[in-house]
Amino acid sequence: MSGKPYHHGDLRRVLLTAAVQALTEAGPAKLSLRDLARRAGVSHAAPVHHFRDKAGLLTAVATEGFDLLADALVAAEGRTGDLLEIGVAYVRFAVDHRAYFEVMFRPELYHPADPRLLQARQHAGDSLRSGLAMLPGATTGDIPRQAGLAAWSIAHGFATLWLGGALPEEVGDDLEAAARPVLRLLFETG
Amino acid sequence: MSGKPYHHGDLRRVLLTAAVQALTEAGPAKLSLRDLARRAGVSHAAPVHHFRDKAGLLTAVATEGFDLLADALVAAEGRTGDLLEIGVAYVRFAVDHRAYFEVMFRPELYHPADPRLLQARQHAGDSLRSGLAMLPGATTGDIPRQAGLAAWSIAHGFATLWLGGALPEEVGDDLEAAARPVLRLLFETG
DNA sequence: TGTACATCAGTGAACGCGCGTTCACTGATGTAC
DNA sequence: TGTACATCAGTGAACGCGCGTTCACTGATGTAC
Repeated sequence: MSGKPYHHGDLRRVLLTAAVQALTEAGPAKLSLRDLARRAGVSHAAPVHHFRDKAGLLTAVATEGFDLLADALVAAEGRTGDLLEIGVAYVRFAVDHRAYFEVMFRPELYHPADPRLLQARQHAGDSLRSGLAMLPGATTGDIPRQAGLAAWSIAHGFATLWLGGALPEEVGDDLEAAARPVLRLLFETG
Repeated sequence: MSGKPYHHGDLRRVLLTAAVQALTEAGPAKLSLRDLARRAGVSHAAPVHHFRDKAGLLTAVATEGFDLLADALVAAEGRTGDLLEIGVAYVRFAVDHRAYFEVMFRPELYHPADPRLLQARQHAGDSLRSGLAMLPGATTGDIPRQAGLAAWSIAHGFATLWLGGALPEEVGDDLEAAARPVLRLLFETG
């Protein structure tokens, strides 16, 4: 009830949320620890206690992002059992969580050898691969591996182009309606 | 023969080359006009006369990048007449000219409405689309358009993942050997 | 239940840095006559 | 061929800014006994 307790209690969480917000607004290039401290209403030196440095904070963002992506892929698989829909979920994740997505695949922004990060990335990778077991010809040999790369590439590429505003106008603004037929060209013939 | 003439004579070109070099070394986030002026051996205010501001310089980089990409795609089409090889050329371009590629698809870095830029981007887009006329079922309807998006997505996605170091180690380090069978899954069944 | 003490999570001042941009200027170039 | 003058492409000093990081500090918390 008192005005401002000396200890925040939840500062790490609040800073991460503020980071996602700031990233959504302005992108990683403009992110600053001082700005996050301001948003959290805390002295500008406080973040150091939770994340050693700026890259440390972005490592936490990327880690959380990979965990969220893994969850989204697992949920899609459980809900639909359809590889195509896992691809759609990937694209959805990228667009709905653009702040996370834009950090996750730019390792130069964070500490890429961080154990928690590696674990989360592995987890997301496993979720993606488990969906590929459904591929019709997924027996042995190199085809499944290549089909996996192809599926990942097409979903990742579509999401990236969409986010960069590179796609032509005719594509429209309904993400899933645009993505599904494109992904289908690969997912149903692989 | 004299030491340093007052006028450089070729500063615009030299600054652009320095920019590509600097981008290759450290990425767009660390690019600074002052650093480029230093590399060019010129006062730090000189770049203003050629590019209004930092975004202006990056607009020029992106424009040149789209022109180079268009050339690469046209060359691949002329050389092989094979859609698959146009895709491979796209991936090659991204990896061999990563500095250009990383700027081109981040419009927040430059002036996206610049006429020269739009023209170059259009040019590159046309080159890509012209290759799609080769697709087996490229007659009418929505399939060609979607096949075009799919082809673009898979090449763009594979290149982006490769550049981000996101692909698993087993993929190896021979770009074309890794990309070709992946692209083939889409390009030969579409 | 009470107390000593280590640890943790904050504060706020200060440091030094590199940056983009502006400004008044100057030297070189090219063009009209 | 010569000259006046506008324009262009540089210089270098100065501005103000926000940043990451460090530092000595302090208040709060939790734990051992």
